[in-house]
Amino acid sequence: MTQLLNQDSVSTSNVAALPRRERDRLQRRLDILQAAEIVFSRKGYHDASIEEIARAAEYGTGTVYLYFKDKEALYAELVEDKIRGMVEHIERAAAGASDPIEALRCVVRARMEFFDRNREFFRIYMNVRTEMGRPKGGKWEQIVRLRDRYVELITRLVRAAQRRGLIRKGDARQFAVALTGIMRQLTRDWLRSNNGRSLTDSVDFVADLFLSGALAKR
Amino acid sequence: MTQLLNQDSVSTSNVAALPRRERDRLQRRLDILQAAEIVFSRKGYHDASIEEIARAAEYGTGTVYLYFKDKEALYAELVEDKIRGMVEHIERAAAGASDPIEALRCVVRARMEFFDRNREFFRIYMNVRTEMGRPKGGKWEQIVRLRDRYVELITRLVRAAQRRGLIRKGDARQFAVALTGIMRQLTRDWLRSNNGRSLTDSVDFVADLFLSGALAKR
Amino acid sequence: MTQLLNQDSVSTSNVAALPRRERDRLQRRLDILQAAEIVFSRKGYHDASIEEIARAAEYGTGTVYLYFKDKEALYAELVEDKIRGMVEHIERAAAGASDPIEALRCVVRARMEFFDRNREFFRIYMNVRTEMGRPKGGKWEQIVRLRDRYVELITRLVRAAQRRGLIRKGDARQFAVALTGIMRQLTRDWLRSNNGRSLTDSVDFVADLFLSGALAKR
Amino acid sequence: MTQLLNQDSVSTSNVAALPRRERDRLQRRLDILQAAEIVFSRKGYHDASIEEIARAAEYGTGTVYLYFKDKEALYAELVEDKIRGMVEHIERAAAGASDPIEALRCVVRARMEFFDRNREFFRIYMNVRTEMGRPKGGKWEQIVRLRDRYVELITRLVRAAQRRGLIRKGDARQFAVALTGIMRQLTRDWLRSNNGRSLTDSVDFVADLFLSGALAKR
DNA sequence: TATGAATGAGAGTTCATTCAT
DNA sequence: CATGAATGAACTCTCATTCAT
Repeated sequence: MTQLLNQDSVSTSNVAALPRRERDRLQRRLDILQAAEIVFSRKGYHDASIEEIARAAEYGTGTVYLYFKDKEALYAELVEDKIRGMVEHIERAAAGASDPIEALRCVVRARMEFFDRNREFFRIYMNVRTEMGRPKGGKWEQIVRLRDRYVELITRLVRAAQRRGLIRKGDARQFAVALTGIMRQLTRDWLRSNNGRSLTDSVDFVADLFLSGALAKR
Repeated sequence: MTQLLNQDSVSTSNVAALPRRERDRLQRRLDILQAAEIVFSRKGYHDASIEEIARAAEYGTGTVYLYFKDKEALYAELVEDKIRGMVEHIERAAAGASDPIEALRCVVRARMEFFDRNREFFRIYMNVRTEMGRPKGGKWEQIVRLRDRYVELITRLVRAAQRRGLIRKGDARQFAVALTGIMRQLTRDWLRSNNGRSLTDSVDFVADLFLSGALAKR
Repeated sequence: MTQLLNQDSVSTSNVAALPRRERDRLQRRLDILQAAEIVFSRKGYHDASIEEIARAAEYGTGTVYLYFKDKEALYAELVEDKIRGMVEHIERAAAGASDPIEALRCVVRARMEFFDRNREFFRIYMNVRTEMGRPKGGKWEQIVRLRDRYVELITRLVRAAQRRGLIRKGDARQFAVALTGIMRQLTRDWLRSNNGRSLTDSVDFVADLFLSGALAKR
Repeated sequence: MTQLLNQDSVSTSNVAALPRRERDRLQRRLDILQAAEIVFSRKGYHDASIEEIARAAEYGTGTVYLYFKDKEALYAELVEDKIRGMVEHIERAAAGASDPIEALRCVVRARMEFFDRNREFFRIYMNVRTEMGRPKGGKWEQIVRLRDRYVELITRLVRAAQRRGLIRKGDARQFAVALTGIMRQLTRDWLRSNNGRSLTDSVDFVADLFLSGALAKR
């Protein structure tokens, strides 16, 4: 419960190398973000109160507003951090692969691992869009861009595989979207069922289904 | 914007055959549900106010409460109606097919058609789970059961196809979940992109991907 | 439970002798008053709704407004009727007595009897003053006048007794007020304790205490 | 209008001796209670709005809810404070007396003094029971217990006097109830008449009537 | 005349946000 | 900087009253 913003989150990195003032400031931001993650995860956006988040982070209510413009900005920041963490985790995983098909398998594995490790964050991620009325600042665009980066990574891999004749012709992006859909729905189902299994166990199922389809081998 | 609750909604049926009193009552319920659909679609559950819904339906605020216990009940009713409409539409479509594979294609087609016709409802459907803190009444269980009926229909078709050797072995339910995921994500993408194309155009893509996979024919 | 507005209520009398239209009208008024008594008794002024009263009287909501200007007027009418019933009951009782002391005993007995028979009405009577924000019409003055009539009856009896040397000198009205206070508080206590005893059992206690005081005979 | 919650209220005591934080908090509570007393006294429970009370206390609406759970709790607190103030005032008065009869006179005097000083509170006190639908918390029981303490004090005094042969035999509690009834009704009358006289002037009348009765000395 | 569906003003309550300390 | 008490706009929901039928 305490370590929800772990290595997958980017904000933490390099904090140590900054001047003290700056470092303290970032640390407090992080404290609040971590508390926010826990509270938002438990209650959802609307039912979480700033007061509760501040209390969970062991700060005063007003302090939150020194680091985040408003509730929405805090939420958006949190979501952005998380998604960035996921995307970078996936990108790192893909970078190590030698061919597009293997890379796709790595992406699936990395994606599933990330959710395995961030189960609590799941509800936030799955409901980003409607929980609030579109953050006013540019934050929303940033988040969308991050998501796109993820889809585009897959799209590029699909395209590369298509060039090598490993994936049949067709709209590469559509393939990518479909693949993310499979993962997403399995994740959703996994979260709901609440049984002990790990999401990572489904990696092969996902990759096989995506690559070979459901058709029986004749 | 006006025809959101169309033939896909079950409540509308047979209204004409009832005694006048009852018919009027149902009509007003429907007016309010339609207005609610529009407003909830635009603003989400929390940001929609009863006042605004009433106004949109051209009724007074209090009138809404003559037909629905509270905001939550109105929302739940709306969601249930819609999902029931979808599930029944899909079940009808599947019933007409002669073999499981064709049935699956019919299901995909019916599903996509439904979303094509209910674009505005999309956001509600996609975010049913977290918008509110679980309706107290049994409504929620009903909604979950409806969703399950849909997944189970597909699961049964997959299983039937497996028995005939048309789909390879494996957890039938997992196949079903994956298929819904593909559709869902394409729908999501379609909604976002906002281009003129119809979701129904993706039917073959979905079915082919699901059945044959993305692998290039050797 | 059904016969709360019984012989103690004056409205009922002579209904039979009127032209039909007028008689029907009075009958409906009475129906509503009886229903109102039950509902107000059970719920108090604020928590009783016109809808519920109408329903209890087996009329439509709107019908109530054909007979009473508003909720307040209905309540005031009811209270007035009841108090008038009590006052007249008491006056009749006093009229039969041959001397002031006996008359006072009769008054006490009649008063207690009335409450015994109208237990349900008690809460209304005891809280007339503050349950609503002073009826605008002259109704309030009428009610106050009725109450005064009751106090003045006792005052006159006290004064008569004083003239005959049966009651010591002093402000007759103050004696009267004190006597009503004794009765009222015993009634209050009786209602609260809810034991089977009858209020009428206290008649002698009240009269003796009032007349002879609590002092032990030397 | 300003000094309604005076020395008779217990909450006020010792405020000065507390740490500043706590003291401020109590002070604000008191501000609100005082405003509530005025507004409730003028309008009764239902017609008084939190908004109006807050405004009268020169606070924002929400502030009231920082100090009281809800309207009911505010009202109950106020009533309890007041009644506790009265009961303790009376108990102190009784403690100083040397014999039961004198103690009863002291009780009557203290009781009348309290009402003289808290005229505005009168309507609240007189209508505690029905104004609201029974506070949920244990508050109501506390209030009832306070009232009982008051009646029981008198009952004990009556009993003591009976043992000494100063009051004749009989249900001591009934005597006590009767005595409170006399005071209560005189108070009621005094409030209504609105003449300049003081309630305390009636102390002897009450005590004499209760002890010696109204009967003329033969 | 009787009805009861519709109304909307107004209530209690919450909570994101501010700001004096 | 950090605080958390104070704020008040905005919400949901109720119900006395009206009025078309």
